[in-house]
Amino acid sequence: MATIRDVAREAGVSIATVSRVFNQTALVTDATAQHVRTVASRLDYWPNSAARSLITHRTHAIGVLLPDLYGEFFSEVIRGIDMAARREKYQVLVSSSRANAETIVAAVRALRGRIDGLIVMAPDADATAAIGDFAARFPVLLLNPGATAIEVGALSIANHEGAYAAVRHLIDLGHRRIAMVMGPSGNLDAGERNAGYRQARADAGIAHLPELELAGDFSESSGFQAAEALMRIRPRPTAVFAANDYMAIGLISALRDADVRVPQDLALVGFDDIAIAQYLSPMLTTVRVDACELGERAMQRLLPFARTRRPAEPHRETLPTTLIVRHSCGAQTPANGATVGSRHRPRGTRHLDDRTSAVRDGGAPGEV
Amino acid sequence: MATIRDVAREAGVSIATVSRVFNQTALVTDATAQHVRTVASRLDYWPNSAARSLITHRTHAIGVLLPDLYGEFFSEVIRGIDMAARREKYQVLVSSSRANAETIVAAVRALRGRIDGLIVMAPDADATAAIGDFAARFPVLLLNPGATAIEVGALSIANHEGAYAAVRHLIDLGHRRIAMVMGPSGNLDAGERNAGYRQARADAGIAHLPELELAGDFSESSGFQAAEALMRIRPRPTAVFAANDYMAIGLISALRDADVRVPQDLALVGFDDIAIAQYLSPMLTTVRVDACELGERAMQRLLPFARTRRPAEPHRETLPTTLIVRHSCGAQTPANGATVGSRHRPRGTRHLDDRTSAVRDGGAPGEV
DNA sequence: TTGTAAGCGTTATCAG
DNA sequence: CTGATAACGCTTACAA
Repeated sequence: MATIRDVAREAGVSIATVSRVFNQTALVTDATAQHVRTVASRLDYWPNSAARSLITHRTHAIGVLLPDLYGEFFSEVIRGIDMAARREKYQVLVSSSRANAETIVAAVRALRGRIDGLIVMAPDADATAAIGDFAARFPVLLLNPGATAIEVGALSIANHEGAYAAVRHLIDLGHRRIAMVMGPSGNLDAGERNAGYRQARADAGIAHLPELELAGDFSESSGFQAAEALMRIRPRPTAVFAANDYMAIGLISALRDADVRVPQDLALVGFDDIAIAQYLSPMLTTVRVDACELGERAMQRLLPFARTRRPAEPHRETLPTTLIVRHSCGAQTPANGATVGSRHRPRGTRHLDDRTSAVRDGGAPGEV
Repeated sequence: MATIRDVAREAGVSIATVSRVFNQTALVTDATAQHVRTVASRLDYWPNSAARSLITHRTHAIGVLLPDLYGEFFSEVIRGIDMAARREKYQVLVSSSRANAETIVAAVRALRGRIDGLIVMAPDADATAAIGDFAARFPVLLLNPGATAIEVGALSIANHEGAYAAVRHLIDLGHRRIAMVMGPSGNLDAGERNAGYRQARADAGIAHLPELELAGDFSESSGFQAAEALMRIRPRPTAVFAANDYMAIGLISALRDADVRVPQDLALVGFDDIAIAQYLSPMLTTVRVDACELGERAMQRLLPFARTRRPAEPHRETLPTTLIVRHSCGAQTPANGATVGSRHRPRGTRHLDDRTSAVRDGGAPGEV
């Protein structure tokens, strides 16, 4: 591997000049610059990043710390992060850890010195706390940290608003006995979605009924199991809000087995709008979260701080969600909506003021 | 940030000794070692990885180059890679690129000097070729490179065998007019799955019919569209093999809209066994690929070479696939298989000799 | 506009 | 077993 010295010697200049050419710093004659570049590419020279970062204290890499929970949501977030990183010529170092504080701290330590900034997806409350003091002296951006007191840069999803819109939609359709399948306890997104559910009930004057809140952990199988619990409730709920789409899928599957028709016997709304939501039967009404954009935005927010390696401002930002009305909620019947054209994924209109808007997907005749 | 000098001074030893303690190299008295460690942790010292890799020429990082196509399969592979990396204390640098040779070379260049080894998921043929000469002088492991002539370390999936088993299964159920929804042209996995399909037909004495091979690109929507083409074929096929599960989902959705019953009117088999395959209606018969294990194994294979930074041996290895028989193929009727217990995901028995085995999922009464 | 030279924080090679 | 000291490949004052 050629070094800066080889290039300098071969080009008949000093190593400082070569360095300048590769950093487009200081004034260098176009002629010499061109010459140096030619020699460099002939020698297949590329600056050694270790040597460079040893002196500049910059790595041009961003760390991404994920929970070991995976799935479409996370992979979309990474995709967004990667897209933004590539645009800005930054590398992405991914690392997963269990959500507990201990492993998070260990993961952060392992990343130390290798990154200029860190994006942490910490869906648990204690994980957020664990990262706190680190964030005070290093550029860190938290994804979905909930409403904790710690002062950190953060980006979250309008979970509360999204859930509120979903449940409100069910209420508007005439439902009163509306159950909810919860996410993992301790998970902040899940908690906020539950709060939105409760708020919507309260605002409609529907009493809080703890027995309508069924356990779940965001997995298909937990949705499947929740359906069994659901069917034992008397009087049986007429609608259910699942804290994510995967559980909604499990629910649909179990309900079908039990000959409970969706939406006729039980209306259903999910959360996330994963890619296959529109291919389910019935097509799933859900709250769209643009996970890819979340990742991109996180990178955008973090980069200015990463470049200067100063702690990120403790500013919080919330990404809007969109209620996507399909068939599982009963607002539209499968009969009039099943066309090929209805399978596209409209991006919907984003209203940044009210953080949850609604679009109708696949319903209106001629909408194709 | 404390440096090795600070620790040395504070501990009253030389920097060489501190270095030795942190590399558990050479003999150091337990007493001094202990003392140094204490001082180091008090100063919150951690070796600077840039300085370290500048002299050792090791980064303790592995690069992962992905196609920009994402989805459950890729995220599972990354998860496997990450698990193995964490075990071995290696970092993972992910980077995506379009599959074409040009962007791949650019991505590799950007990674140069930052990694000790590279895992490339290059589902396209020309991408594989692009990586060839780089692999001759650097530890590279290709995932699913197809049967190209280049001598590289590679890990692939038993695509041919899996597809063969799927189609053979349909033939054994009495089907003769079996269509296939293809993957993207140029995609090597897709090509091998098609070859398996053709081979199974040929071995059963069924003539090759080009019109039964429908275009697709691995997306749900392409499966949806393929269904329309499928239904125009006369005489209509009685079974269809989809090159992946996402397309199978699109197919199911379109067929339901057209009132074509699966499996009664049309039997269906997919490929990949994504998590929700067992929650579809009907439950999807498919060929399981353990994407997570693929990632883990890739890391295992690559690491010995990464440690020495010598090019990987041009050894090829194929991971077995398993036919998972559920309802969409018609071998089992939904009536007798729909129990809660059937929703677990049995790992199946792996027969390493014949690279595709079969398991029955959710059928046998009492299997729960 | 270009060159010289002093580090950056380690590890590795020798002596002791 | 421990300590000097020379690299590693680069950036960046400071000089010319």
